[in-house]
Amino acid sequence: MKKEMRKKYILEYAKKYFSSRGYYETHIEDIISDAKIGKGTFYRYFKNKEELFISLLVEFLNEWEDFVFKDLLSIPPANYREFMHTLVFKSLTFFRTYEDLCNIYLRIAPGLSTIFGPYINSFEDKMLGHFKNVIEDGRAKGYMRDNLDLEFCSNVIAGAFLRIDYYYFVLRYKNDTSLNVHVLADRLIDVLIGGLGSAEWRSMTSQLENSPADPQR
Amino acid sequence: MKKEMRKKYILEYAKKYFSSRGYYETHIEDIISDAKIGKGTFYRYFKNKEELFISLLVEFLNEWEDFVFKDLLSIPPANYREFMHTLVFKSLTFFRTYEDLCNIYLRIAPGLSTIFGPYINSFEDKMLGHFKNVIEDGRAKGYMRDNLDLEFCSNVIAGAFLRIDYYYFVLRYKNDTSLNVHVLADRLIDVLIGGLGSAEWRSMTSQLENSPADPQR
Amino acid sequence: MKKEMRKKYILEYAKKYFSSRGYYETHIEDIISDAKIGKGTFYRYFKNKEELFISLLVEFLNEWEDFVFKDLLSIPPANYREFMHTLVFKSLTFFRTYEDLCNIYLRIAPGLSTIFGPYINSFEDKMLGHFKNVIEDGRAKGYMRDNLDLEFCSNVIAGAFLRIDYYYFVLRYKNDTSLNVHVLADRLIDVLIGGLGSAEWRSMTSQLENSPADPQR
Amino acid sequence: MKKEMRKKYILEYAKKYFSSRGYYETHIEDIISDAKIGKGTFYRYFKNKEELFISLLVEFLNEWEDFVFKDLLSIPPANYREFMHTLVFKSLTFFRTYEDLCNIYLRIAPGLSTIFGPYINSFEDKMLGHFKNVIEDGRAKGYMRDNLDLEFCSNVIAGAFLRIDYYYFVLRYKNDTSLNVHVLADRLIDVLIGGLGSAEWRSMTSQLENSPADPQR
DNA sequence: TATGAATGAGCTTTCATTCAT
DNA sequence: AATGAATGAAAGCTCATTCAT
Repeated sequence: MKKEMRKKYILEYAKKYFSSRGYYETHIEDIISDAKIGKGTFYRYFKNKEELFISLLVEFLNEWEDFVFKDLLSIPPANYREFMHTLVFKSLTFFRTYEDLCNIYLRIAPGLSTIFGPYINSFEDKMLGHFKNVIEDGRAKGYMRDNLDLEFCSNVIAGAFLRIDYYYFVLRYKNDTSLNVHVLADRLIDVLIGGLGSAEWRSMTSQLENSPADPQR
Repeated sequence: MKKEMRKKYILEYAKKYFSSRGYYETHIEDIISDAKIGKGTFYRYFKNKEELFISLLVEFLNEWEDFVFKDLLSIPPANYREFMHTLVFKSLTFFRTYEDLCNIYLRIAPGLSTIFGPYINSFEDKMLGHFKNVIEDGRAKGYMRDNLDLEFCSNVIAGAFLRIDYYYFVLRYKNDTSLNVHVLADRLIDVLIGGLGSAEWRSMTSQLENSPADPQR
Repeated sequence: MKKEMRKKYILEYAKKYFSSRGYYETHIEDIISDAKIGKGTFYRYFKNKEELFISLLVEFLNEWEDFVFKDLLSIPPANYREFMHTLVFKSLTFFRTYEDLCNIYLRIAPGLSTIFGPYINSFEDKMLGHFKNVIEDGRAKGYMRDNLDLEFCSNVIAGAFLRIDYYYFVLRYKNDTSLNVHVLADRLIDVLIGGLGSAEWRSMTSQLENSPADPQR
Repeated sequence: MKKEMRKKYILEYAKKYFSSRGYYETHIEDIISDAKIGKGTFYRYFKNKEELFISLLVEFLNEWEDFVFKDLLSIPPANYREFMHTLVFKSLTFFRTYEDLCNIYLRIAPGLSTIFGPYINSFEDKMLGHFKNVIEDGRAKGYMRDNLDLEFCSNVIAGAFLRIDYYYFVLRYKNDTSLNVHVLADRLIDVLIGGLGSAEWRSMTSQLENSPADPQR
C-alpha cells in the first residue's frame, strides 16, 4: 500500500534529523524536502510535529520489545546464563542497530519531558519491569542475591546498559570501529554477575576472574 | 556587590526554567518576568540565551568538582572503603542538592549537542577520569579486580550513578520523601564491590550479603 | 505568473517607503500592511530587508541603462548634437519617471555605504563610463575640447545632471508642475556645450547665446 | 570653560562616527565610550540623538559660510576672476578640510529628510543664494552670459561643486594622494567660464583653451 | 554634577500550520 | 489526493533614553 510506504519514508527522514539535530532544530521543511513530498502531504500523515515525534517514540518502544524480548520470552534459553547472555547481547545489538531511534529516545526525548514525559515513563516502566522479572527469576533459581532491593538493582542494570550504549555507540563508536559487541556483552555480564549474582553463581563463574576479561566465544 | 547578586538572581530563575521546561521551551520572557527585571537588563548580564545556558553548564561543572572532589582529594579518607563511601555519598548528595543543575546537565543539555557539545564532553571526560583514578587506586591497593577494562568499568560506574540519580531524584523523588541517601549509597557500594571488587575485598565484606541490604550506619 | 506579480507588488510599496522615509525608517510592517500580505509572505519573496533594498538598487541600475542607453546606443542619432540632446533628455525624463527609484539611489543609499557600497560604486562606474565615452566620441568628432581631463569632465556632467534631477524633481518638483523637461534639457546642453564644447562647436551654436535661453522646440 | 570643551569633544567623536557609519549605525554608546564620558553625561549636553546630529548640521552651515564667504565678502578680491578663483578654491579646500562634516551633510543627512529636511533645505537655500549672487554680480559686470536662468545655473554650479567634492574627496581621495586642490579649482573655473561666462570673458581667457588644462599658478 | 544600570518599545525574523488550488 | 504559497503568533535581541545613586 503506497500510503504506508510514504509514511515510512517520512518516519525514516524524521528519525535521521531528530537524532542528529534534536527536536527543535529539526524542521518539517527538512524532512519533507528530503522525503520529496509537499508540506500539505506531510500533514495528511501526521497531525503535527509532536505526533510525528511520538510515532518515533512508539516505534522505539515496539522495536525494542520485539528485538530484545520477543524471542527471548517465547523461546527461553536453555539456562539462566544463556538467558542473561542473550539479554545483554540483544540489548547492545539493538542499541547499535537502531542507533537513531535510540539516540532520539535516550538523548533527545528526555529534554522534552513536558510534552513527551508519558512516553518516556512508559519505556522506563517497561524496561525496569523486564529487568525486575529477570532479577526475580534469577533469584528464584538461586542465581541472584536475594538481599538486594529489586527496584534499585533494576536501575543499576538499566544505568549500566544505557551508559554503555551512550558511551560506546553514541559518543565514541565512530572513533573505534574495532568495537565488538560480544566483548562488551561479556564484560557487562561479568560485572553484573559480580555485583548482583549470588555467591554460588559467582563461584561457578569465578574462573573468569583470573582469565582474560574478554574470553573467546 | 549588587551586580553579582543580580546575575545570580537571573541564573537562579533560568535554572528553574531550563530544568523544568528545557532549552527551547524556556523563554527569556519567562525568566525576566519572574526575576522582575526588564528585558534589556537581562542582556546586560548575558550576551544571549546561549551564553546564559552555558553559564549554567559551567556552574554545574565547577560545583560538581568542588562538592564531590575538593575535600575528598585534599583530605583523603582513612581507608579505601571510607573513600568509596564518601565518593558515593557525596555524589548522590550532590545530585539531590543541585537538582536543577543536574537536570539541565544530564537531561536537557545532551539533546542540544551541536552547540553545547564541548561542555558535555568536558564533564564526561572529567567524570570518567575521576572514576578511572578511583579504580586504578583501588587496584593498586588490592581492592579492585585487575582483569577489568578501565574505560569500560568507569562507564559502568558512571552509568549506575547517573541512573540512580535520574531515577530517584529526577523521576521519583517527589513521590518518595522517605528516600535516604545513606541507604542508596550503601546499596550502590555493595553492588560496586560485588561487580568490580577483588575476591579478597568481597570476602571481607561478604557478611553484608546475609545481612539486611540497608544496614544501620 | 502570479508569483512575479506579488513580488512586484512588494517592490512597489517598498520603493514608496524607502524613497520617502529612508532605509531605517521603513519597516517591513509598513510594507506588508500596505501590500496587504502576511509577514511570512514577505519573507518568502525576500531573504531579508537588506535583500529587498538591494533588489531596488539593482532595479534602478537596470532600468537606468535600459531607459537611457539601450536605444541611444543601438539606434545612434543622426548627429552628435542630436545624440547629446537625446542623452540629456532621456536622462532627465528617467529621473522624472522613476522618481522613487532615483530617490533611493541618489539620496537614501549613499548614506548606507557600509552595506550597499558596492551597488553605488557600480552605478558610479557605469555612469561615469558612459559620460567618458560621450566626451571621447565628441572629441574625436571635433565637438569637444581636447584639453580637458576626461575623468574630471565626466564628473562635472554627472554632477550637473544629478543636481538638476535632485533640485527639480526631488526638492522642488511638487511645487512647480509647469516644469518642462525639454526646457531643462536645452538649458543643460547649452551650458555643457559652453563648458566642454570646442570653440568650433560653440561658434556653431553661438546664435543660442543671444536668443531666449528656452527656445521653442 | 570645561563644559564647552566637553561638548566639543562629544561633537568631535559624533562627527567621526556619523560620517563613517551613518546616522542609524552610529550609537550613542560608540560616541561616549570614545569620549570617555558616561551615558547620563551625554544627555546633559544634548537632549537626544537628533539634537546631536542637528548640532553637526548647524556646525557645517556655520563653518561653511565662515570658511568660504566671510573673508570673500568682507575683503572683496581685486577683480571678478580673482573672486571666482577664491570662491572655487575655498569651496574645494573646505570640502577637503571638513571632510567628516561634509560627508555628514552631503551623504548622510539627505537620506534622513523626514527629520532633518529643514536643515538640508536651509543649506540648499543659502548655497544657491550665494551662487545666484555670484552669477548676478558677474552678469552686472559683463562676465556672465545674461540669457541663462539664474536658478538653473546656480544649480549647475552647485552640482559641479558637490560632485567634484564627492568624487575626489569622498570616493577617491584616499587612493589618489597626488590630488592638488589648485588643479581642481582651475579646471572647474575653466569649465564654468566656458559654460556660464559671457563671450567676452571667454575670449579673455581663451588662451587657456590651447594651453594645458592645469596651468602653472 | 556625573554616572551607568535599568528599561521596554519596537524591530527583524522564524516556522508550524492552514487552505485554496 | 497532493501541493506549496500564505499566514501570523511569537521569539530573540537592540539601543535611545531615564533615573537612582
